[in-house]
Amino acid sequence: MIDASGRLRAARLRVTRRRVTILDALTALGGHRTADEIAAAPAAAGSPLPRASLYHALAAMADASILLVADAGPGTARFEIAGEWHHHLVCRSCGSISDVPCAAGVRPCLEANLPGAVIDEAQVVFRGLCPACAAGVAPAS
Amino acid sequence: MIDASGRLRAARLRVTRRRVTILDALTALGGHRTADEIAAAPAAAGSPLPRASLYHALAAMADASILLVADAGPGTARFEIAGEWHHHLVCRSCGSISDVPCAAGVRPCLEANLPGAVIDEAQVVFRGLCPACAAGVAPAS
DNA sequence: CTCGACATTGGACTGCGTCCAATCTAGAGG
DNA sequence: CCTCTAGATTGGACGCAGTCCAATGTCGAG
Repeated sequence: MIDASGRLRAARLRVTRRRVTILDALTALGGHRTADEIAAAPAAAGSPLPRASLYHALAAMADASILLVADAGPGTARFEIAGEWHHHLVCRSCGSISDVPCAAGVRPCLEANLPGAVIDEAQVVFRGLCPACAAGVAPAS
Repeated sequence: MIDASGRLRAARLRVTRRRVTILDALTALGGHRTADEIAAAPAAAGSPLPRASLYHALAAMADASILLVADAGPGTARFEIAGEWHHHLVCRSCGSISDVPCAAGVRPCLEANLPGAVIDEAQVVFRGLCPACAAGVAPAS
């Protein structure tokens, strides 16, 4: 995987310090992260990341498909580095989000039988119990 | 379809005025609605519905599977009457949400190949252009 | 180096959803 | 029909995600 500035350049986005910071932070964290989690690292390192900048940059990068928004039900938005296409399992017990490999591996992996619609992405949200909660007997007590 | 109190009784929930009001409002509106949209009708009719009650009742009914939460990306939660299982198409241009019939028609309609996980629901979020936007040429300009 | 287009920033604001403890009520049992 | 209790409702306020705007800073092309 090429580095942050390379990815930005490839997407024809201007390479700015903020965007590199955000991409690096998200890459380091891995997985699907909330805006706050992404902002935490730079903040701890002494250069707090203004909300407006964060959201603006995230939107621009999501727009360019460098990032994508993980569907996991309503609530806080979660971002992840665009990579292997996959889906998510939201645990009803612990609330954790696990990645679920996609059989097809390409977008869109499913077609909607809606005449006239143009689908470019199909993301599946699985709900149930994650392996850990399914194994450990009583979930919540 | 049986009426609100019947549905509540069938789910072994206590039949209270609030819940009936909410179910009726959502049934009348149809589709996937935000909490505000659900509260609007009773409010206009002179009996405003307190936020806390609304959310509490919605949570209880969603828990009992009388209602379900429609996945349509992060943001405001949308509720709908549990009925025929289906998915959603979120239009990238106009933001509208359309129902997409589910081939299987039963939950869960897809399996996740995640060893050990217990899936009870698989909801697909399609993204792209709704028929209207796909037809009307330029989406946003 | 210069310049224009575009990105960043601060600060405040909107609005969803949650929390808590007091009060009320559905519905079972007598 | 009356009583009783678990569970539902309520009000009010809080926390937090995400947005907006206009001024300023910076990338990168020429």
